[in-house]
Amino acid sequence: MAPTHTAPITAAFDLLGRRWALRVLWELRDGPVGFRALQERCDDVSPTVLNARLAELRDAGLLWQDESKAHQLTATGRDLSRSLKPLLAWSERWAAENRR
Amino acid sequence: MAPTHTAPITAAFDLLGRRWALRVLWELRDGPVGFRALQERCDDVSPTVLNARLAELRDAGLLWQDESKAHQLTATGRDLSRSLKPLLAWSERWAAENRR
DNA sequence: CTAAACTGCTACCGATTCGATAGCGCAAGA
DNA sequence: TCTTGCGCTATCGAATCGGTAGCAGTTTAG
Repeated sequence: MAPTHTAPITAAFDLLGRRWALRVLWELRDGPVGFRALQERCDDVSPTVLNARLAELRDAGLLWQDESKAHQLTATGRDLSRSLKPLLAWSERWAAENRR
Repeated sequence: MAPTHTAPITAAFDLLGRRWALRVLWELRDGPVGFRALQERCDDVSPTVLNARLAELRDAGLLWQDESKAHQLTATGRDLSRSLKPLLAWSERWAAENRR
């Protein structure tokens, strides 16, 4: 039988496999951040791209804007950023390995 | 004090936040796969991009090619693909939530 | 032995995305 | 009022991506 829907994980990879997508989620993990502050945290990514990523992630239901325009994670977004934690541990092992 | 090195996680995000990078790692999780088969598994991604990603991931020490030219994960790569597992669980919750 | 079929991969090129910069409209503070 | 800071859009050249064609080498079928 042919699949009528793609596996969820491939949709996730498609969304997250864009420049700055993972980083944005990561930088929002500790609470709301304004546009310009977020831009700085993301190595001064251009506002064009940042805004594009924010819109996509918002459409995906991972984040939203409060009254003061600050960007922050939804429950689903927080859930995702939590499931990104093992990646942090891995990256540190990886870096340690590449230091020599 | 100014940081003399970027946090490892941002380097990881930079590497993995490129099209097909996460997907390639994912598709290799169960063992070696040849070039054309890998291409098919990745929704027929163009050979140009696939080869670029493979080279980058190879340079990063996440995968290698055996004598028969098949691509497969290194120990570090397998470690990474394991730390991606929570993402699978999350994506399923996410999909379930978006189904209505 | 020959030829078809398949493999990994490169070349090419138009389409899309990214990145850097400038600056607008608005709100708060001096 | 004048400045300062904010969120964000516009613009445009540069880099990346995506689709197609095809080459060189190996394997398979007859």
